[in-house]
Parts: sequence; structure tokens; C-alpha cells
Amino acid sequence: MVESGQITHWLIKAEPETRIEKGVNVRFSIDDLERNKTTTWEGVRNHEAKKLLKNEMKRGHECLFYASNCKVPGVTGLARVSKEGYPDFNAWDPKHPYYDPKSKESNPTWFMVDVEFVAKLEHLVPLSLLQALATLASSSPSPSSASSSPDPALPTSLSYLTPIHLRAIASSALIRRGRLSVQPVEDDFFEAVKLLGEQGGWEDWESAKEKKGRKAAAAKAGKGKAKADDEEGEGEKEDKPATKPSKARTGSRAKGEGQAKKAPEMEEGAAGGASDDEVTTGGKRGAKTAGTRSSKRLRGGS
DNA sequence: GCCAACGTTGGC
DNA sequence: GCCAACGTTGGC
Repeated sequence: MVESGQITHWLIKAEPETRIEKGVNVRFSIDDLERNKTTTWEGVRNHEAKKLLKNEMKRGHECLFYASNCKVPGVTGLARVSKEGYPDFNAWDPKHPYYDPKSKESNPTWFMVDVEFVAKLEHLVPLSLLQALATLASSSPSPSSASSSPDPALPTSLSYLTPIHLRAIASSALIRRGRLSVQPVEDDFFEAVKLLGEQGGWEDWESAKEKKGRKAAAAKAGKGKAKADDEEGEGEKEDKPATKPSKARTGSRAKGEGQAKKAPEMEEGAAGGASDDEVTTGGKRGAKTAGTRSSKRLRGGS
């Protein structure tokens, strides 16, 4: 497993598309972070992630900013820890979507960090690409023998990736676990994603690979349903970060029952209203969301 | 919108 | 302490 003790890089998830949580639009994208410069990474209601926020993430550590629950999930930018773990005070506010009655000021249950904007990646690095690379890595020969030469299955345009990078991708929590909203990442994983985001070069290669990736995913998941063999490659374009607010999985619950505290830039007025409190962010939630619901059930990563 | 994976709850 | 029901995440 990963020794978090030596980890200095992280992957943090947020949802770039509008989604209403108890009247609050929880959408938060790399563009929002760029605008705000810095933000509180609040709302994580998962004990494993909490532990990382509270104890492991240190000032200066760099993070991959991951966009989930959107059209093209993937890494859209880079951020840096600017303030180390401190109590998530939103948990104490009954009106806040992330309120958790079990957390007390005298003994906080949840923690958060602040992160600051570092950069947007020129090429969004899609999850599908990382999955494809992971597949490739796991099918390649021994690491040691391959370490000095590029993997034959890699297009030359991606020759900047080493077998070390590929193995780091294959063993990453993002690929293997998926659901944790704050994940430790190995230095090699961080470097690989950063290179991909800055240099691109998989456009032609990935479309071919995409089917493979999906098929594998379908096979893995699909015990019965193989929706597979779709020929439609919807082309994963890595071109630009998804910024547009729009669909989202609907405000399934709470559609505006309260006033939304719009994200600072709120241009879509999806939530209408808005009284904003001092929260400087749209709210990231990647991990879960729970708030009051957390008292009923919250999902957590192991 | 669907649904697989997986965590949590709660009955027993 | 087991395990079925249930809820959430999040890719597709």
C-alpha cells in the first residue's frame, strides 16, 4: 500500500458541473479556483480522506485537481496546499449543507485544508486515458527490463512517459479504488499526469485505445451487461476543461429550497438566489456530501 | 438516467 | 459479529 508518510502529492476531486446540494450549488472547477486563487477544501465527510486532510497534507504539497461527475472526468489542473489541516467549521453550521451535528467545536470531527491555484493543464487528462495507460502498463513485461526503453505499445508522441510512469498510473488509487475524494499519489503518478497535461500527444492514439479501455471497464463491471462494442467513439477530447455549467445530475434533492450561496462567479444563476455567506468557494465535495445526511449514512472509503 | 462498486447501518 | 438492506459515488 501507499505509505502516506512519504507522500507529498495528492489528487483532490471536485465537480465542475452544477449540482444543488441542500439549496447550494456545489459545483467547483479549476476555473473557479483560478478566479478565487485559493479556497477551503471543505465538505469532505469521509474518515479516510479526513485523516489525510488533518495529518498528511502539508503546506507546499502539490495536488492534481480532478473533475468528477461530468462529461469528461479527468485531471484539469494543479493546486497547492496553502494551509494545513484545521477544523471544517461548516460542520457546525446547521444551515450549511455540510452540517454534521456530531462535530463539535471542542472536538471537531471533520477537517479541511486550503489550496491555492497553481495552473490549468493545457490538455485535460481524461480518466479514460489513464485507464488505457494502466491497462497497457499491466500487460507490459517486467519493469526492470523495460525501464530503459519506451514501451512498444506507446505512440512515439508519448515517449516522454517511462515504464515507471505507467506503473505508477496502474497502481494509483484513482485507477484501483476510484472513489476516494482525496487520494495520495506517488511522485511518478503526479509527474506523469503533469507531463500528459502539458504535452498532450495522445489524441490519435487514444481514440483507438478508448474502445479497449471501455471494453475492459465494461467487462470488469459488467457481469452481465456488456454494453460494449460501441463503435461510436465519442472522442474524448482533451482540449478544454469542461467549464460550462449545465446539466449535472440534477439537483435531485433539494432544488433550491434554501437560498443558494452561489459560487463567486455565478453566471448561470442556476440556483437562483443567493445569499452568500463567507464561504469563498462553491464547495467541493467530492467525497461525499453529506451534511445532515451523513448522520444517516455516509459513505466512506474504507 | 442507469447501474456497479462499495461503505454504512442495523436486525438478528 | 455476521450479513442483508440501503445509500452514495461516480463512470458511462
